[in-house]
Amino acid sequence: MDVVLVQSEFDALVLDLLEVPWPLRTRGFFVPGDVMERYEPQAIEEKWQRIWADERAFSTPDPDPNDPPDGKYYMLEMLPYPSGTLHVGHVRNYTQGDVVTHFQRRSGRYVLRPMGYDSFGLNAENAAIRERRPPKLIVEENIEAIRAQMQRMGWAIDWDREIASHTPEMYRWTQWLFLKFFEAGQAFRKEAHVKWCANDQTVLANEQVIDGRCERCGAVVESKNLEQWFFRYTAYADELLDNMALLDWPERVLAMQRHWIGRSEGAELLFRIEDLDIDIPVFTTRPDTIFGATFFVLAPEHPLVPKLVEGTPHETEVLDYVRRTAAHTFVEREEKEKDGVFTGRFATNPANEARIPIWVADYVLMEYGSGAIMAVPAHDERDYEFARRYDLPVTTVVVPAGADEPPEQGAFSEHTDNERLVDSAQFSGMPSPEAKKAIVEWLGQRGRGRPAVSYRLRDWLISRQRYWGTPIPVVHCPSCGIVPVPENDLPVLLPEIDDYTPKGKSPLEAAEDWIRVPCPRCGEEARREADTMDTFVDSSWYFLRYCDPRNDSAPFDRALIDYWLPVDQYIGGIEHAVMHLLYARYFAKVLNELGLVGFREPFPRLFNHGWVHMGGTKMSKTKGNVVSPDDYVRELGADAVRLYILFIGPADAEVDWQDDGLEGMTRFLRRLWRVALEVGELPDTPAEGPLAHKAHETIAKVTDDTGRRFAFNTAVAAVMELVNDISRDPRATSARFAVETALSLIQPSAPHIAEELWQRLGHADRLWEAPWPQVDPAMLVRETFELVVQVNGRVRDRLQVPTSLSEEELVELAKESPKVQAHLDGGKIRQTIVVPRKLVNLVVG
RNA sequence: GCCGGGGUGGCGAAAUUGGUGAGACGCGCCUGACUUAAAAUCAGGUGUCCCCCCGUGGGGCGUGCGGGUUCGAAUCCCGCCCCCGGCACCA
Repeated sequence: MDVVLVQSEFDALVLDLLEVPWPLRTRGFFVPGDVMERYEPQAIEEKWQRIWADERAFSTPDPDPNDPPDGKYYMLEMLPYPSGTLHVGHVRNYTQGDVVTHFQRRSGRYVLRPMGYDSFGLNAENAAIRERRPPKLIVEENIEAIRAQMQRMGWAIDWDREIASHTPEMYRWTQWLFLKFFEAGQAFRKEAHVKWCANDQTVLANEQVIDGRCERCGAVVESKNLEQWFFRYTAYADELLDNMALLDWPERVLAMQRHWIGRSEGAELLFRIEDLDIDIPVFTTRPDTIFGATFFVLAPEHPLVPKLVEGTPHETEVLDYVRRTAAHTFVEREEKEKDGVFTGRFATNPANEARIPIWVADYVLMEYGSGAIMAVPAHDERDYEFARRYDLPVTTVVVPAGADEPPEQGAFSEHTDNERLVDSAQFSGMPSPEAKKAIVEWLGQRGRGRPAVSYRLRDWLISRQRYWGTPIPVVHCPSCGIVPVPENDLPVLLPEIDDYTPKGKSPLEAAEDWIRVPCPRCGEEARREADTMDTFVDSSWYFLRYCDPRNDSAPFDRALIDYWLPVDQYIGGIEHAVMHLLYARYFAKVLNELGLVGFREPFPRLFNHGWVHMGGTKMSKTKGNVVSPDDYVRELGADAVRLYILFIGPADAEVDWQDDGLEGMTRFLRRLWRVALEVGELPDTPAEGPLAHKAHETIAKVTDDTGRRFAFNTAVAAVMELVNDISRDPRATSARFAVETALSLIQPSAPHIAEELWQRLGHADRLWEAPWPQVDPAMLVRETFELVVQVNGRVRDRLQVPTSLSEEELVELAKESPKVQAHLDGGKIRQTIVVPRKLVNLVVG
């Protein structure tokens, strides 16, 4: 015993004689007449973690395929990126998942709760460059450390299913899936403008561009034209949008995806170029304003621009303008004042045959629509500003209901559906929405237009000119062109190289021994594709591999997928709202069409845990403001840290990390420890009395908070309340029952102490395998309740009354109360409102 | 600007379909017990203002601001202010 407990003056005397120094004479856990063992989280936690590991307590063997799937529960959390170790933000994410895992297991479900590592990617590669060590070494060290942290947290993970995307066993199947996508026409090559960071000498993914700047170094991003690999996910734009109705997801995530897809309905209209006999299509959402189109604008990158000005006096000026625009970065182009240049050409407005000038201007983007617009300055802000700048005509063709003129200067672009057309030939007077359809139909009959839909969504660019990723398994052959690597030759192993520094092309280009291969088709000397895949490809299917992680003849067995998928609960951060979640949804649809899976939406239920902030911004390695859980765990134990991270606030709300509340969790655990050991000496009593009632109320509350509401903070608070009640009178009837209930309910949140005390109370079974406690509805019914009596909505008295009373009796009792009488003031009761089991409100007039 | 989410004590928060006494639970703080002392632990108190026969008393006000609906509003409606997040030349 390393701590001496003082319990009497006699003991004090003995301690004095033994010359025990004062600091050791704690009275901390003093219990009259006994010496109680102190709560030592480190010892307890180590003990149970060893047992869980030895018994593979949370491993989930493959199910019997004949089992009906009703009882399964696939609990999935977004896997960590092993660029460092876990911080308290991760702890929050996985502790929430852990609570759900325990709850579902103990509620009788067959739960799959796996873990893995998103171990390819830029962060590890940059660390490799910085530290001059291979990325493989770095991520594998980190994985070791993260696994140790996870085990030290006591999370109920199936360690038999651990995967990491950088292992050949894993990326072999990422490559295999790529080949399937290629065969299906879903993977294809095209030339595209991509985002390029001159400082890092590398292409950036869209998600690595924040406000037009490189996320890491802050350099302004440029545009570069490269031939790249894409996945054709724009083909699924409508389904990705429409299926959102089926998803039980946070509204903000759905909103972000909706916006990202950016479906807008309108029309494609054809404008004829005078003298050249060319038609140029424009996309517009406002075909009703076509009579107000007073000029026509092409994006500087529009392929027809050179042809329009070829050999004309405007050629030099226009091409010069195009060149100058190209030199601008995205940011500069967006921030600069919009300008343009006249091409000398004219287009014909298909509605009124008007001859309108064609301009080239940088406010029109090649990426959206057709890269050309009809400009209607009267009804579009940007067109209006441009018209003002270059003194181009503004013709009003839409006015508000009951007016002849737009209300004010500038562009009138209200969309209240009450607007009417003016000066628009036979469409004048027609309401705007109607006119949209009528005009498109009218132009359609003359072959000058048709309804059209435009999307913001672009195809997914998956090539990366980087080393640390899954090699794209194709070969470039001078005779055969692009040749996929035969399935039997997979994996295409990522070779070890010395120099990872980005040079504007993949570092793999320099691995001559690796890159030179005979063409699989003709045998001639060919070169491997040197680009690797975006790591979002890995994370688009990792959760399928968990179902069958050691399969070496296929990515996974369909029967196992059919059993486990779709995921019952996905938990992760909001930062993946668009990219990862949209990509994974796309993958599911393609895999479904390939016959590999039987579903089209992988994650019917999504929960976003809130970020943990530190110093005003969210905690992340990149920001350098991480707080490690390690010291806290070492000092206070994993249970205290787990409880605190759950208790700190609503699970989906952002919270600031401050550790001053942690102490309270330790106090609670010590109190729990004390009452449990004290109660352990009591005989089992029948569940009755106030404590038993309170215990059942707590079961109801914690069950609902955990299973339905994900309100882990109030679930913990409810158990605290119960333990507080017990500690007020630990010898009360049913105290033992109440303690056992508290242990059972806190087990998902603080599994170590719960297990230890459960055992110490004499239970031979394992609490983590024990059925979730059931509410006895009879125990929720109280014999009396506190009746609130109001007069005119103000509380005037509270009465303890039997639950059995009728409404009439309640009203009678209320009227008899002297306090109520005083406020009735002899007035006549006009109305009585009775809320059963709660209140009576007397309305006097 | 558009979209999404918020605004409750000194602090983190709770109040689940409008049902009451707002502020559970925890932190902090205050008082007391224990101690030579401190820590720890335990017990009690802690929105705010006022009144008195100072008590297990009575009352007013209070959930960003201003209105409204209702017997009753933190919760619903209208108008505003502020904060956070996402998107933003999207034709």
